Amino acid sequence: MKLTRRQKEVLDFITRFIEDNGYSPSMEEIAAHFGIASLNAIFKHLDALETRGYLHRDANRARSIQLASYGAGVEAIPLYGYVAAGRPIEAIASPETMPIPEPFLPKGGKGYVLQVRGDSMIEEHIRDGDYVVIESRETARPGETVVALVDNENVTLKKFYPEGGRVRLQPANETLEPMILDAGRVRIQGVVVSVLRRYH
Amino acid sequence: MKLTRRQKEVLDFITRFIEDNGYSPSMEEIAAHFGIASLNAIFKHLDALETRGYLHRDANRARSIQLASYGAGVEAIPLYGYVAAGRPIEAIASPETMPIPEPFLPKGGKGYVLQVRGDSMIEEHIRDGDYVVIESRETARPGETVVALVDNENVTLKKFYPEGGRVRLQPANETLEPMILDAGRVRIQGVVVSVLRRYH
DNA sequence: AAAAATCGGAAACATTTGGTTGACTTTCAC
DNA sequence: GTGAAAGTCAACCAAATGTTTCCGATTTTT
Repeated sequence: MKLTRRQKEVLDFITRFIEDNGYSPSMEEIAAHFGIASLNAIFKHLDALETRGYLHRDANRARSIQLASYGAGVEAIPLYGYVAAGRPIEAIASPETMPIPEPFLPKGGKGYVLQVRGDSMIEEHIRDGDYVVIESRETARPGETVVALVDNENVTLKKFYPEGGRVRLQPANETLEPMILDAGRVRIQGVVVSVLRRYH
Repeated sequence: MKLTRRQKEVLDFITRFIEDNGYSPSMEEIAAHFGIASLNAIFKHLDALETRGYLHRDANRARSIQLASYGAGVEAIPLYGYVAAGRPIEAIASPETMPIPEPFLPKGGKGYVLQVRGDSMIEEHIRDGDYVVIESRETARPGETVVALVDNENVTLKKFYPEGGRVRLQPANETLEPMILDAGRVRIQGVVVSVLRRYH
């Protein structure tokens, strides 16, 4: 949050105003509230808040301020390292973090980031080198892409299908075979909630 | 890593201040809190903390300290709307913004976000509903995925191949035909630099 | 003990932020 | 259409804040 005191005050006022009234304040009302005689001062504050991503306006439209639905919400979550088919997570030397925008974060619970090695999920359009955001949890619905720990040894990224007392871990790649294991040998560590890819 | 006692005190103070107030302290406020008369001392502490990776600042910007563990490099860039094969960008009423982590931002120049409609880039592993970050520029290298404006009318997302005086705009989807056009009819608006996908 | 790093003070300087005034434009209800 | 309400914008100024330099004291390391 890199706002100045004044900018945060203005933002707070707008937030409260919209909550109370259901519509956004005019610039004059904002100015009046702060005892400022100048609309331009407010205008520039709104500009600043807009470029920083805290709100949106329609040009020339009266009372068109909307608070950013994404609230510039960002959280830094740990980047643990690589995950590949059939390999343990290679612990990374200095556990970095990566800032992730709110829309791509897990809705509930904690999360972390892994970088994908290999093309085992290629048919799910997850590529070698992609970053996947994982929601930490121990259960998954059939068909979800999970980080699974097998025999307390190997961590893999696969699609999850329970089959009676067994579990099928299915790569999304024709050329790779599914693993079918007793449920007791598989522990789910998390579920993929989003994918981020950088070209070049 | 190896912070001095003082540096840790300063860092702790900043952390608490941001938690309490929602914005970062000015150097004067930090100095006042420690009973120090020198802004330079604070400045150097901040320098030290920054080079050691505990925080980030924008040069010359008031109250621009951000703790590293928070959203380090994140910028809110406009979310213009949808792009599909052969359709103009549907101008969105009030352009929202979406915060994007620095590693996924264009390295040079401005950027914006579009949401992909349709499966025309599916073989590039860009799916219906994915968000693509676009670097605004007017040239592209062969094979890059570009946002192209055809005849000043239609905007499409395609792979770009110049062929003499012509341009081939190639969907990454077997079932779709490439467009081959005189270079004069095609204007490149930007190049895809990253892809973000949210499941569910 | 010497050298290097760190810490603190004071002042000058540069940039950004916050504010004023006033003219202009757009939107919208009548 | 017309006019009021609301938003846009330029020029200009003041205040707040961040940057830098010069200097000396203190602490840590070698």
